[in-house]
Amino acid sequence: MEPIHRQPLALQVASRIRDLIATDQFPPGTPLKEVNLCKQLSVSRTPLREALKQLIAEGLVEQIPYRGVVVCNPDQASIEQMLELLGALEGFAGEMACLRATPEEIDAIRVLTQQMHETYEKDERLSYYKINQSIHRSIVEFSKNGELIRSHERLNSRLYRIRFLSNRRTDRWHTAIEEHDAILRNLEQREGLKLNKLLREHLGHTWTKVKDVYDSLKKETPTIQKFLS
Amino acid sequence: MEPIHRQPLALQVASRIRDLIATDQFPPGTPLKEVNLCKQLSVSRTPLREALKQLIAEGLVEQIPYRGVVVCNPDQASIEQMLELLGALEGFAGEMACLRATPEEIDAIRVLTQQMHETYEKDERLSYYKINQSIHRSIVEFSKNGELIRSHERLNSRLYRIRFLSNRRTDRWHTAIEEHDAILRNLEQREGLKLNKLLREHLGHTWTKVKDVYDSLKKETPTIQKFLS
DNA sequence: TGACGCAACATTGAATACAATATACAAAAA
DNA sequence: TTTTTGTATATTGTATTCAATGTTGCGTCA
Repeated sequence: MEPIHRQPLALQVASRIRDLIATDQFPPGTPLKEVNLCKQLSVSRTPLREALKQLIAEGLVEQIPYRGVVVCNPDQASIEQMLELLGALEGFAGEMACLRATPEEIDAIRVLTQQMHETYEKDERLSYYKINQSIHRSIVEFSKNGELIRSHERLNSRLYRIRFLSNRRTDRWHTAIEEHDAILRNLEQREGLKLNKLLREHLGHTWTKVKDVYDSLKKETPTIQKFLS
Repeated sequence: MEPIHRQPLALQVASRIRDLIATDQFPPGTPLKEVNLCKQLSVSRTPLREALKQLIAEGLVEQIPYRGVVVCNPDQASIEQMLELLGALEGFAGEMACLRATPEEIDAIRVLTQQMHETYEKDERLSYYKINQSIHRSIVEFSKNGELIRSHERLNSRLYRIRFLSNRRTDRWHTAIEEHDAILRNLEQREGLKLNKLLREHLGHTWTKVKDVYDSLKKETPTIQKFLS
């Protein structure tokens, strides 16, 4: 029988805060003050602090002793490094997926790629973004390496916000679609090395998109507001 | 001026427990009972619990609600996956190091490789193990990608114990030395792709060594003892 | 004799209380 | 007027207390 999975309060709090950061409700620089957050989430300080400890370990927030916890605001260099690593992870995952993915799993990628085309035709940005995420996540899953999957998941969640914001840009959209076609082709033909290279380049291109958006974003928010929480 | 780096109690506790696990003083399966550990480390439960939360996030220990925290005992499949991922990370790091390492940094690897030869001649296992770790860590550092360095560090720490225990074996020692010579050569000649492949294979070979040791280890400890802590 | 239920104990989960540290502001001295 | 210093306040770090939950063992009943 499948055991019942319990959710200690700290875990629930952690994933709630994770969402709040990903959806930009807690933008970078937001100070996470314990007592205020306690009241807002209706929990006491202990589980909240344990949740924050987890987020610190994940690199989503940073802590300065006796000064509190703030949402990380990674600089350009960090983002570039994170995307570089993400590319390496996905590239390797793709290579393994070529060895280990079942035909049914590859079918699933084919379906998703088709759906991606449709969102492109209809100009549905949000759907496009989500399908894109699905495809990448699926490829990583098909590597059948749990450690790899978890590492990718963690890193990806840290990049979620900035990638989402950079989804506004449309200039590289068509190229991205073509790249996804190539990714699918190489997965179908189980060309591991080529797929690896392709995925790394694909993520590399993401960086050029993100870079511009990052710059313009900084101008939009010249001063860091003092938030309530 | 260099700021003073404070170490909250939870962080100190975390690294202490990390060491205890790595050095096998807390072998896999050891239940980490809060009250006992508190007494042993002379801290109260709160910072201890926060430390444990970190270790959980790192994957070094696992928690079952209302049942406590125990030292992880990864099975063969997990270890294989971890080594596979470690190989991918180091391989990619090597590739980047070929692009970014300074000549002085490559010199450092050369010196370490030479020292490794000496420990081999003198049959000094412990020194060999540490130098080996240094070389791999250095290569990763020379990738100049902080995220990659941290990911590698975390994963490596989880494998520290099992790799240390498998260091007893001597049969693949000579081959490992030769591989390190090849690694150095390809780094010197900045042959990124070849170095990537080499490092991945090198870690792949580690798995065959670890595998045997893992099996014999299981026979040595048939039942999981109930420890004090 | 075996199974069920109840109760006592052990252990973790959560909340609160107290201590240590940092920041901000005001008052005093140069 | 400016700088410095002391004090009040806010915030985090740590300890302790209370509650919830799981486990074990014994006794009773079929």
